[in-house]
Amino acid sequence: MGRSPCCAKEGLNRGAWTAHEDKILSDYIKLHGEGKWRNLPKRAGLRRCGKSCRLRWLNYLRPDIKRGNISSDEEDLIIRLHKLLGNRWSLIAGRLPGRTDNEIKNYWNTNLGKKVKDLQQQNTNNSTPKNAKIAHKQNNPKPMVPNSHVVRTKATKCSKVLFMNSLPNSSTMQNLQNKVETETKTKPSMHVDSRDSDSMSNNQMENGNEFLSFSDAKKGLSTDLLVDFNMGDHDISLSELLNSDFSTACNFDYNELLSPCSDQTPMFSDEILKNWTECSFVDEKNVTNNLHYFTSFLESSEDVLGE
DNA sequence: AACCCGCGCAACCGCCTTTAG
DNA sequence: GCTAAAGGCGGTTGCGCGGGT
Repeated sequence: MGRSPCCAKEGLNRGAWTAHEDKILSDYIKLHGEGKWRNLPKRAGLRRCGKSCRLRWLNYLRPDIKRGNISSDEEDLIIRLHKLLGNRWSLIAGRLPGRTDNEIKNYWNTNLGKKVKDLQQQNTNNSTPKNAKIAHKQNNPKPMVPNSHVVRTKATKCSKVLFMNSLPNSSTMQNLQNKVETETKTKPSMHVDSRDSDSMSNNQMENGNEFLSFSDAKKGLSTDLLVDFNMGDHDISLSELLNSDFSTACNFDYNELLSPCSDQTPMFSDEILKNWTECSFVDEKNVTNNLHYFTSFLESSEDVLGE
């Protein structure tokens, strides 16, 4: 049957948004809230398609957006989540504070996709399946993002992501993590990452939208993984989280959570996936439970999907 | 200085899912 | 239960910018 276009295209502005349009849109949304996108342009006095307004707000104008400089931790998480979830950018974005699905998708397409492809190619070329994998895990506490073969041709973009010349060895990682721990204790609301703080938008800084201050006020719950794990005595850096042996540390057998598929490769149950991706971590009990889910996913994905 | 090329990213497009009547 | 509208999502496009020649 075919859907009718979301709005008449005649007489509508297209392409890049002007500062004036941005102001109109954000003022309107601050006043009336999100939603009713189709009617919004008319009510706000914008000559834009409703979808376009929604996209502009979600991907650019929203106050909790964090721009630029995807940290190595975030990058690592994206890779792992992508391995787990595939191109479900909104789900991946849901676990990265202040990041939009569009941004992650773009970042993947321009950087990580190639990187991972290179890595896979390397693995297939010079590895014997199991031993190589074990050795890799032991020698590389931070498994993903190898020596970055991706050459950033644009010098101006180099500041956005910290690429190490080589993988950090375990002692380097330990030092780094110690530093992270120290810093998170002195600045409990801040998460240490490799970004140059100068590159954060002034607006964000002024609004106090630091890396860890994001929260979904509207829903009244946090969707921020890093916030979720940064809680009181349970402070934990993402690096640690990603590198630790959770099943051991938590005395938790994640295999119990996997759908039994007899002798086949275990598959993730949809229920777990749903639980985890929608988890709110609103109380400590939930945090513990969902941490289990999360760690199970990441650990399992290494084994199940990483072949 | 001018042109070409590649990259990054914002924005668009069209399909799918959810919601409301 | 059905249908259309609205919202959401992932894939793709195209523009602007900077580096290289």
